[in-house]
Amino acid sequence: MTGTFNQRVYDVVRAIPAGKVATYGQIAALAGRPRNARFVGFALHANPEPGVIPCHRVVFRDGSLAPGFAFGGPDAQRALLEAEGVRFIPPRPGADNAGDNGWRVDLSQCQWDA
DNA sequence: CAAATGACGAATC
DNA sequence: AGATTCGCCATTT
Repeated sequence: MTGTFNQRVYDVVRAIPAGKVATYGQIAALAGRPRNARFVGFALHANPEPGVIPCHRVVFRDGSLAPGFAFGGPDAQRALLEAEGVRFIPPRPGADNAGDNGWRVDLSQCQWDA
């Protein structure tokens, strides 16, 4: 425990229950820095403890995931979240695909209720 | 040792 | 209402 904001981010992400997802901004707010969603992303990218920090449960405010996901691809993340019970919204004609294949997490139902 | 970079989100003009 | 700018920390080279 280095006692840094970054370390606190890992703790918050690790606390996300299976079947739920949290947004970068939400984690940043829980960590005490509501305007630091950037560093939350960097913190997870650093991912000093792979397998311990469920980065796949952290998604954008839009419900899409980060471009360049490190678990094996956005498809892998969708499978992981879907396996945990997270509901996904399929790409719909008219909606812009963001980051992903167009698949986004239904934050309305599965956003982590801290 | 110092500088640059890095998965975003909200506030403001 | 939309577009743009700012914010802020740690890690790495």
